[in-house]
Amino acid sequence: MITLKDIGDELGLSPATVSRALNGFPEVSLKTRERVQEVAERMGYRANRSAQRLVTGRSGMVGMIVKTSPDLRADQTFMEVLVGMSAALAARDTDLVLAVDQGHDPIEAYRRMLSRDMLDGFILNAPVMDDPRVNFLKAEGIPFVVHGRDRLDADYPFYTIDNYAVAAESVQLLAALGHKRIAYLNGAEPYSHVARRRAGYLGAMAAAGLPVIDGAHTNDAPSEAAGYRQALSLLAGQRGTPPTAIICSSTLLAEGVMRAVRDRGLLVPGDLSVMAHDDDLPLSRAISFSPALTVTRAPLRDACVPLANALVDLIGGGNPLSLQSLNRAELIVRDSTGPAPANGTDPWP
Amino acid sequence: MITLKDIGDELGLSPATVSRALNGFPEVSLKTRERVQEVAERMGYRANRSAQRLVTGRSGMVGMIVKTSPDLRADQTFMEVLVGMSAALAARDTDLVLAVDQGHDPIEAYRRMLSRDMLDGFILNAPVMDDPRVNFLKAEGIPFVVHGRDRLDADYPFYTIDNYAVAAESVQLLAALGHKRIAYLNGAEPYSHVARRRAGYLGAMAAAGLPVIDGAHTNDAPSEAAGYRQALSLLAGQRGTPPTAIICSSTLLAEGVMRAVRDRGLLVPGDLSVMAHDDDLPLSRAISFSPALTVTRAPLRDACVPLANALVDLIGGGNPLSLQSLNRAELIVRDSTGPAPANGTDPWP
DNA sequence: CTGAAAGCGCTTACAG
DNA sequence: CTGAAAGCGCTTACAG
Repeated sequence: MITLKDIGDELGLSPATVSRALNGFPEVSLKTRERVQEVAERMGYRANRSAQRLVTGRSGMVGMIVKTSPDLRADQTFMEVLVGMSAALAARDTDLVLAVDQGHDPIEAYRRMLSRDMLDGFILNAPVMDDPRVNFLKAEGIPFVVHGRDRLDADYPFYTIDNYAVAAESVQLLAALGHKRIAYLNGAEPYSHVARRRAGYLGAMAAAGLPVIDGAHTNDAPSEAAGYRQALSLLAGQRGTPPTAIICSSTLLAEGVMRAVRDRGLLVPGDLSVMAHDDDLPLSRAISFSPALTVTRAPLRDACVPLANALVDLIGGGNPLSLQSLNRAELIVRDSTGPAPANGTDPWP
Repeated sequence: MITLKDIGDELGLSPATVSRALNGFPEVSLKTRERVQEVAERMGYRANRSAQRLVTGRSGMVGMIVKTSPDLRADQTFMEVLVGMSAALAARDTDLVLAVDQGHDPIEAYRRMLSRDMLDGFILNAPVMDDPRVNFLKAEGIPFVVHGRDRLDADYPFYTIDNYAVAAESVQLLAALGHKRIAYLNGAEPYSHVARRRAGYLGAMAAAGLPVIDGAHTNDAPSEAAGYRQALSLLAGQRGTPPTAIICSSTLLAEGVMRAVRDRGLLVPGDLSVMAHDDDLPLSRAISFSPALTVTRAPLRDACVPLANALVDLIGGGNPLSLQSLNRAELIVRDSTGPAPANGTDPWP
């Protein structure tokens, strides 16, 4: 293994100067820096992280806790985030350590992990409203970042999309097409993004003077089957007059909705407009729907690099408030949304 | 943070003795060891891994490469292995570092990872026959263990089940029930476990004097949809006289087979016996099938601890051959298998 | 059985 | 702008 000393010997410099040159200290002369970089490159130098960590007093490791859930979609989203996160952290010389949450107490897993590993910080995902993990880590003074946002006045670094706008813009698009009966199939209630989308739906419906469709959310995890079941129930009029448009909080739900529509012999968008929020997961491609799905789109993987950087910066002493990121999802109009069916041609029995 | 010196000061011992006591060196007196352990416990001592790694010259990190695949089952099995592996390695003070394989050249990802991270070894999974990654790592002299076995004369540490026996015993069970037309729905061809199961199927069928059913494997990744499609094709007689029994290489395939059977108005096991190999993944529970599924069962997660230990032992200088583990799957007979339908009462049109 | 010493590779005040 | 020195916390020959 090549060390700073090896490079220094090659150039007649001390390890200290080589270290400073490689780490971009301003006091090193340009020509020295260039010579050092050239030799380091040529000799294939890679800093010994253990040594760096020992001297800086940081472990170079951050933790993330996997909630074991029998829900496939969770696995999909988790895989996506995991792989992206792990690459983004590697780019900042940081390792990602995983642990499993066995259920029950949500902060127990964090306690255990802290007492076992030396961790510089945590990444949280899928926060619920006023998340107890957030409260715990704040109280302990452990650095963390959140994928999502558990309260509107968050004072920690986060990366999230504007979930209120996601729902509200969907409603506005459909209302502009003349739809009056718009249903929203949401995810499981405790999650804060679900609550925000619900708020966005309610807000936009109220603003448009439209009636909220009861049961416009579900406590199931989003899945094709849940979408199918919910859509059948809506289309059968079990929750009042059937909607002319359904917004889904995920493309998985939309798949089920599409199947229900087909099974009832209806057409999209002629009889029913369907749209969804699209996390752009590899498995459920909105563009390959037939008809192609209108969506609000925000690739989940986009969160990884910003989150990794925010956490490493926070650990390095960055200001939490300047590491917050609230993003807008794209609105992509495709073929699954259209004008509301004319009054009086109600296709439902 | 508590250090060896802190403990030593407390007891009037040198850090060296404390280190030896904690690490189980035989020359430390029993009473000293006990006092040290008691104080270390009380003070909440945790060794600084960076320091340990620096002095031992090991990074304490092992690598694993995720093949990105649009296939859900891969995600499921991967999640299962990942989470288990990560816990099992943690118990040996080792971190798991992930990287993503972008496709094309299978060893490129390993090259990149080796040049970027300082890794003590690798865990490989899902080997293909004569796997190029195995050849590469052997040539480079990098320690690795394999979940599975890419060749019968493997000289590296591995953990695998006897996949030949998995298939052969399934055939034997069904043959003993009088079945003569037994089909095998296998996974994608390149994988070595698939090839071994195919060999087991062929061997047992030949031994029983039964005709192999053509197309008894599929190149698709195992999925409910693939099982459905394959079963329909078999039951429709598109591959000769329909089978009276179908063995599936995964419970996912079996789900599809069951659906196909229902759609054709047939009964399990009256008209068709169905069995599968069961990795015991959380999502596809053989016991909840209706009727409950007869399986060969070998929980995927059982591999994690042995594999983690084998790798850490190998890195520590263990003998590869003594770290190999070939295991037998359980045979669990439930309600989806029964006597072959009597001749002449062929239920198929 | 225990201790003093050296050293792993790096960073960073402190001098110059 | 550069170097010599100290030190991060641990392990392990080497002495006793």
